[in-house]
Amino acid sequence: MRMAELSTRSGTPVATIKYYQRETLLAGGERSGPNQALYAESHLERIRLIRGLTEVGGLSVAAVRRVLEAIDSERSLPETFEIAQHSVSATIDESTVSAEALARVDALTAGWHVSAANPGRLAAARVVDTFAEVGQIDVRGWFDRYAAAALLAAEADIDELDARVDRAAKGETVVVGTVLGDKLFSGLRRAAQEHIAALRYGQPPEAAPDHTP
Amino acid sequence: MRMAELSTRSGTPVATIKYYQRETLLAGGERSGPNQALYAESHLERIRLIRGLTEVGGLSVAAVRRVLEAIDSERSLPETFEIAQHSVSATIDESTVSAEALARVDALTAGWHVSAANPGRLAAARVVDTFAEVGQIDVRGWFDRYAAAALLAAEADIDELDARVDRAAKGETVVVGTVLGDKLFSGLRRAAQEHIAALRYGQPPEAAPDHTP
DNA sequence: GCTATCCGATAGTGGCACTATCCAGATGTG
DNA sequence: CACATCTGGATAGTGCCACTATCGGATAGC
Repeated sequence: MRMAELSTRSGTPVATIKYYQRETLLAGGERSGPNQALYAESHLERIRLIRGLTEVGGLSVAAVRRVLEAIDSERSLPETFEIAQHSVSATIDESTVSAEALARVDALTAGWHVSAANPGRLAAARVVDTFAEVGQIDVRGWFDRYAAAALLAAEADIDELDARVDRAAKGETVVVGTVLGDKLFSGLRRAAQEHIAALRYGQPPEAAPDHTP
Repeated sequence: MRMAELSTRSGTPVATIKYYQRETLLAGGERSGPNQALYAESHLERIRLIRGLTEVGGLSVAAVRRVLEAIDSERSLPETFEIAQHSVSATIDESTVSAEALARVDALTAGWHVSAANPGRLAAARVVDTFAEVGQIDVRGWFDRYAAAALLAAEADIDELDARVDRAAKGETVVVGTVLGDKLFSGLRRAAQEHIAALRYGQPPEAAPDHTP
């Protein structure tokens, strides 16, 4: 297909597609002349992936470039995981989190095999610090229960990964799962919050859910 | 205290504090002259809250303004929840998600009391759509297991909320918990991913966790 | 008195993700 | 074949956002 079709089928402006090419997120088409090129179905899929990662996943163009490179290269799964994890979360310098918060997180994840450089470990410690800084205290094991929930999700992640066969599919699942998993969870948590709140102090729980406005 | 102390103690540049005042995130100090003002401890706490929400929570200044207004006003808890939820997630038009994805999410949350307008419901549906668009399929109940994890987290959220006594504290807990909860979970999930991956195909599980690089 | 600091207003900066324009050459349509 | 339309590549511009810098006139504190 040519540029115009790629644009309409992906729902992305031509100028934006050209921008992605300049940013090396998207390869050029197969050249059929000095100023002509043809694009394959794979280009369309790649654009959809890029837009999913940016619009829904909230990744920056630079982060998308990193994870795409990880998918395309013949990296091992743990390496791909590491790249995906680093790309979704802002890099946190260990010096910016308190030793107490780090110790708290390490206690939460006691028994887990987590390296010191795991970006999630630092991100969680950062949250623990912030929680304290704004005067909140963990009175009912909020942290611990989140750790339990996270373990559940991570098991689901790896099970899903095991269902993929070839390496390219695994790489893409790692990236997509890491990026979209956060969003899926936060969405479902908001729904669950409304549910639990309604159960405890809101409308009577026997009221049927209303999905038609 | 005066502006200089407010700046040093909060670790925020004077120009930025003035910017927050212009943006009505922070009230002016108590005036002691035509061009002098004194700031209280509450101003310092407010700045810490603002920076926690922006730097760690990733909220925009506009979103911070909305949630602070919700905390300060005498709104009911469900209303505060709604504002906090809308502020953390980008508004999604129902027309941009497919009916199938919406039905899938409603099936995941069957039995929950969730209103049609819940932003999390739409956000989750958006993720389900994107997952399909990039060619991924949910083979091992990934969605369902995330719903279970979300329910666990939401229960922890509401329990934590119940531990607060006065309304102002509850409001702040709603906001902080909603905003930081997402980040805490995503951090812990990354740690858990490394753990489970190591357990399944990585280093031997008997290797002790290494927290000293 | 003198220097450092203050408030408030206004303008400027840098990063980011596009978006628009231009050009010479290619294509397709009647 | 005429001619409007489209193409790839290069370059410049836009809009938004979260600050950041500067200025002028006034005050604080020694």
